[in-house]
Amino acid sequence: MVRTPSCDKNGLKKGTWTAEEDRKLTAYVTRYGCWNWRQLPKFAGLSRCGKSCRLRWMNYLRPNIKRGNYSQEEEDTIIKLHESMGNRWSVIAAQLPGRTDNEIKNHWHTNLKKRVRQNSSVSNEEKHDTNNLAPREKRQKRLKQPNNSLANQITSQIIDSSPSSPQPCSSGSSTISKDTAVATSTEAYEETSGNFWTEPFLIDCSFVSSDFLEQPFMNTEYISPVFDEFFCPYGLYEEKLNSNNLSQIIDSSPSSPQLSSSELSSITRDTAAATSTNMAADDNVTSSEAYAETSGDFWPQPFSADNSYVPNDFLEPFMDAEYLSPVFDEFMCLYGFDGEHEGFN
DNA sequence: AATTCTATCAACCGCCAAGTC
DNA sequence: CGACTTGGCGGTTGATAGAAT
Repeated sequence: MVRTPSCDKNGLKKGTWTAEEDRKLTAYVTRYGCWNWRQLPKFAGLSRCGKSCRLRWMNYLRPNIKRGNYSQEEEDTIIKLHESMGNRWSVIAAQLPGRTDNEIKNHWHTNLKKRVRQNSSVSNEEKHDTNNLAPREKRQKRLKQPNNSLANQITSQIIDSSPSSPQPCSSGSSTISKDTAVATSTEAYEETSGNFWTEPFLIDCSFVSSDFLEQPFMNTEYISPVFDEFFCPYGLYEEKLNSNNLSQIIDSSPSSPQLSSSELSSITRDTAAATSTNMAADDNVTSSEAYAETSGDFWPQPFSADNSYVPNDFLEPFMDAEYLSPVFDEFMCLYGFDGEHEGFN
């Protein structure tokens, strides 16, 4: 069931994740967020590609993931949705909180597919079976499909029921096409299941107080040093910085680090993501401001702000200094901290 | 007990869309 | 406009556990 660990040509590890790697990844993501999956392994001290880290987190380590034992209701939902929209696993997964698209896909292929075949006529099966097509053709066919029935209904419900109208993106494009809305199922997931960060604590955890969600985020103890590293040189935080003592820390730090174009690119991408996911409709809010306003959800605020919000059994394994990235220490020192990470040990 | 077969599912791979330069 | 980067998606693989022989 697990792959033998091996390395690719770049020396990056492949195959089964070890418990140690899981701890490192979870520790990092819970504390600093997924600000850039490509860069994340380097900062988290992992010899994995970003894609592998993302997959591991999304499909396995993310809190509140349900595993095994599908209920009858869940299976009926999967069958119904698959009948309607085919192999659009991410859209189906958006309707099943706690289930990942990968897991649903596996469950379909190992259990439900057979059951459906037994219970339905061949013609009905062929209606949505795209197995005779090459992968490229399948995808093209899927993307060209008219926005039919249930898939669109679901997407519409997702958008309509979102707490606030999300801003499309930082590019200023104000229209969200049906195709885009349907295709970007991750957005759908976020809208139905809540924000990537707050979702695990909101769905079934009554321990999140309302004032926690409203409390100001811009406090030095909540801010990722990596976040500072990337944003401060570009002035994105000036307004906020003026209102707290972080500005003093930055002012006294060495010269501002330079960003490569790809790094900056990733920031703007994340900015857009944060904006579209979290920001309340406000045409006067720029993407960077939106990011600043929403970063309380984007960064692991719940853990730093007050650990009592989080179940101890989830947190404890990751609150050990040994899982801190060495790079983290470098940044902490850069901004005037002495390596004592208050609240983390 | 040894071997073969089957089911499971974590993880990889290639492709695509969107955004940036 | 094309090249490039990144995140996300669905298809597929392959190691392993357990069942069957």
